[in-house]
Amino acid sequence: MDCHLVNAGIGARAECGCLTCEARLASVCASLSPEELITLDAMARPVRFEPKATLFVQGQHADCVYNITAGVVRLYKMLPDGRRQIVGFALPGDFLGLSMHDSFGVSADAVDAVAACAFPLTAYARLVDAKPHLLRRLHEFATHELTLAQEQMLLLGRRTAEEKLVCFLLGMQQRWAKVGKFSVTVPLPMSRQDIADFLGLTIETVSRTLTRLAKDKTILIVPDGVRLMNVDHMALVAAA
Amino acid sequence: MDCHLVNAGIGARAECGCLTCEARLASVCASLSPEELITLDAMARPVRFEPKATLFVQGQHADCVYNITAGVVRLYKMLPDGRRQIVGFALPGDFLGLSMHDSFGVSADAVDAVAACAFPLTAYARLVDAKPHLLRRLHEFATHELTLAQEQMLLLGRRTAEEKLVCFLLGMQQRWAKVGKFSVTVPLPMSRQDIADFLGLTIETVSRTLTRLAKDKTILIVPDGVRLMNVDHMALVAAA
DNA sequence: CGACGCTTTGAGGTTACTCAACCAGGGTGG
DNA sequence: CCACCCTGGTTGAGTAACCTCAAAGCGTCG
Repeated sequence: MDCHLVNAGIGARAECGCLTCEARLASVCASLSPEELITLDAMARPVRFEPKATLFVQGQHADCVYNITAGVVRLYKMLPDGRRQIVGFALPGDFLGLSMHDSFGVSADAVDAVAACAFPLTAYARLVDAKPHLLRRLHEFATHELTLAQEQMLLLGRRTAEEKLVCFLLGMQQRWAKVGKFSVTVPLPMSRQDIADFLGLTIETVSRTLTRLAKDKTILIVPDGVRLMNVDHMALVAAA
Repeated sequence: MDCHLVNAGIGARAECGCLTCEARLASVCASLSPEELITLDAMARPVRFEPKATLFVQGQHADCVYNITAGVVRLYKMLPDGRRQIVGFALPGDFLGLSMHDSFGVSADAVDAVAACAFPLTAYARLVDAKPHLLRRLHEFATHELTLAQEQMLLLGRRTAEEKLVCFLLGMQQRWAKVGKFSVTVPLPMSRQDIADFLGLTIETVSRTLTRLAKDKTILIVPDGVRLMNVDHMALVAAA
């Protein structure tokens, strides 16, 4: 449950100086002044997670909020019979713990090696109360998340398997671009099963659809990613 | 586009005195003091919409935010080829225009006769800047919306048609309860097509599944609604 | 080398979709 | 008053997209 405490490497402290944080500009912290960053830095606890390590589980009491600084996190909900829906992948700069209730609404675990800043909820709440512009920024993030969620609902409810995959790949490319990692080769650190559970498909359908897209020369499948060979055609499919 | 201006009845003013607003306690306005309510009242413009009238469309410049005081609104996204996904139904007390960008992220139109308070965006933004606790309340609403959206993603991606309907009916019952309208007979002012577009199904599947539930004596279909005859069984299906 | 985890491929089945007809209620107009 | 239509809902038959089950590749690691 609190394995993140165990995972918190002592030596990680230096890397997470808020002033030099790579993820800062893409995160909520971008709204803070240098002196505010110093107070933030004092309460930030750098944590690291191994691939597949649990950050938190749904229903768990929320004692911390997290700011991802490196790696990818999957956020998901589960049904008692094992069906899983991934509601989002968190990338560097993303903020976890928005729900503001005293317990997490989703579960989260690391897809690959993840680094994050953990803020104790009490100190964090005090800071938010004192800094309206931070709250404002947080609210902007929340509404952005909501917009993404609505887009995902459209995808889950009304799109075909091929459209789902194409939208997913283009979406991931855009999201990597936002954290300064634009490339025609989209990194996909998550498994096929993760992709399936994000798109409301089975692993077999994901695999088949990707190979079909590869046969069409729309994409090229590479280790841990996909190279987009025909972005125009993909954009057309995504728009339709 | 701005038909809401046309629809704004002159006589509606009296009904929307913020101090006597029926929807207030369930809305963002619950966080305001009496004197703040008076300043709010001064900037609120009461508007009414006929069934099927448009409140706003996706991409339109957002000049107002809305607080629903009566009736039901559907919020949806469309694909160019006509496929529609309803991302939510707004009930009295719900707040529309959270997105905070200068344009709406979804379209909205009235399901039945709707009354709302419209706040000009500029005055509204000023008020939010001046009242951090209002922003806080707004943020709580946004995160609550996000939680609902994530639950809906689970439903859209991983549930069967029957589960979708059962969850929908139980969810509507709960939501009506929150605005003080709890009843074992759930009002469904929206059409079967609306329900289908909300649950990621076709109208035929919705109709068939509802009649099957009625044959099972799980529900009883009544005009403009459904009576829940076996809530325990429904809760079991929804949990599974 | 063999075991394991993950992915891909194949064959067959099922759920939900498509297309089409039918039904019921509520106007409307002859 | 009743035929007519129009909208929204239900029902039926056939289909297709996607799922399920099963087996075979294919790197990685002990």
